[in-house]
Amino acid sequence: MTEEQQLDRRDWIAGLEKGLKVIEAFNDAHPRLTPSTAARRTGITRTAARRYLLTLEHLGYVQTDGTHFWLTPRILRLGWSYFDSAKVPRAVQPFLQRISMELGGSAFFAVLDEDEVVFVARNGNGRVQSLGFVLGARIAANLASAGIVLLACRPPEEVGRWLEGRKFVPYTPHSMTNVDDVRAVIQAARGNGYCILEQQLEQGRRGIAVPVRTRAGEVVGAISVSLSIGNETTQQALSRTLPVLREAEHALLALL
Amino acid sequence: MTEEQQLDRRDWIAGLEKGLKVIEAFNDAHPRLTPSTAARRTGITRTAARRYLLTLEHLGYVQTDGTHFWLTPRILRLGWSYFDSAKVPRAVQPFLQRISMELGGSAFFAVLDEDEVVFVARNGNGRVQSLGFVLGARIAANLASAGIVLLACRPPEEVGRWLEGRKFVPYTPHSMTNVDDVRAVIQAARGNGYCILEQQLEQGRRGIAVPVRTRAGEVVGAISVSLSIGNETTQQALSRTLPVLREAEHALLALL
DNA sequence: TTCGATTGCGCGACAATCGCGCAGCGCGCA
DNA sequence: TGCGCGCTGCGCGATTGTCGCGCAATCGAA
Repeated sequence: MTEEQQLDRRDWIAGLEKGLKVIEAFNDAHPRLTPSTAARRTGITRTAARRYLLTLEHLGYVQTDGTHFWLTPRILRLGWSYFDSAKVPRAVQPFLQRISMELGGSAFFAVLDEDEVVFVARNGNGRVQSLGFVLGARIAANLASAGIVLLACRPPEEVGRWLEGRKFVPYTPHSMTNVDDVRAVIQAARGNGYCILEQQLEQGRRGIAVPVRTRAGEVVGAISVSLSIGNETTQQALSRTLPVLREAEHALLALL
Repeated sequence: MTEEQQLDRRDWIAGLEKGLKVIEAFNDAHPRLTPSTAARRTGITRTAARRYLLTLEHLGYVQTDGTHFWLTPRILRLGWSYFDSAKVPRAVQPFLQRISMELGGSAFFAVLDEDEVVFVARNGNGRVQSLGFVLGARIAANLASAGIVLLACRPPEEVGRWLEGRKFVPYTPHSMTNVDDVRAVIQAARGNGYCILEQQLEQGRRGIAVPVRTRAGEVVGAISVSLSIGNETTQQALSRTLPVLREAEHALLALL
């Protein structure tokens, strides 16, 4: 999104970038990779891809049967380093717990990463979490109330560029696919200081989110709550949930 | 644990190992690193550590204020590659859901990574999850029923070596610290095909675990359930939970 | 069998990575 | 105040680690 200054050329470790690319080349559609397929997916040479896979295998991050390679849970140690070191997600945890208890839904803490919103903390009696909303999950920012409210905190011109020529893949029949609709929602969130989204990601559910700031005014993430719509009106849901979220927002302001 | 053959010398990407080491150098006690501290913690040169941090920053995996560096949620994409590609954790998810509903606790799916047990799937109305039992969490294998039952599936001589000279750090006053106690529990699990552990990790809680195998007999992980002890006896808990776990075990056998 | 695409591996060459060493800076203590 | 320790970024020359070509063997489908 933001274009960093080119590169320092001599302070650049090519091997690290390629290795991480190889790790990220594994996904749902490609749970097992051969050196050739890994090379195609990462854009590096077959010989090189093989070397990286062999190195990862030696380190215990992947396993192999000789030709195919697949990731091992060792990979999770990397993400764990983040959860272990990131203080904000842990600071908000008790607040999420109280929110989900008081409001009867799942509460999340989310941050923005490029054009995706990443859920880094959560608490809730996830009855309907069959798909497993795991930590570290990420979706396009426009599909979650937390994503919208975080976008609303960025400089408007940056968001403008972000919206340019973006394709929105709908998750439900109600998902916004129009740029103008998304822009309007972001502007509303910017004015209100909260965002409410209904049935964008999942049918019959609505999400309400508020930003979380430090005393210095820096936005560090957003708290959101996911509720079953039932036969509660939008207004009813708002007046019931917003005070609770706002209270957490202010309490967090004091200790961040 | 298992010593792999030395190394292929020419198929070895040193930069990748160092980069991953740098990422894992971040943790609770060291949420922010300077080049010097990172160098000390990883055993590489200060100059090199700085290069790796700069590279990671350019890739978006870390951020910096100029001197200190800290991890960004981008790191979670790596662990996500695992969750995305690992089919077994997703296959067991619906079973975990049913188990936790039927038994009224939290259900987990765990695998072994060296001497730790890693929880890679979970489902449960985690009332008491204040500390946040997040996915990817890992603890010493002897502290969780899933860990014991997985150890029991390994070759006995390997487990024997594993136990040699191991230090057990207690989590509760009931945690086993004696090698012989742990060995006995593992042997019992090997004989019974399940493991029950009480108050090893958390006061007032017990865990019961069974291994999960493919039709080929390969052990791919363990299903465990964590229950509040209340005033239920061990026998009562076993006769209530084991049939449910066993049913899941067999159902999974059919589709793995 | 034959074909096409895969695999592992050796090799020579280049450049990417290395760590030393310098100079500047911030901070704590005498 | 001023000394001094430990940190910082950075330039440089050397070497070693990484590159990708090209070969031969292998696999699987037609």
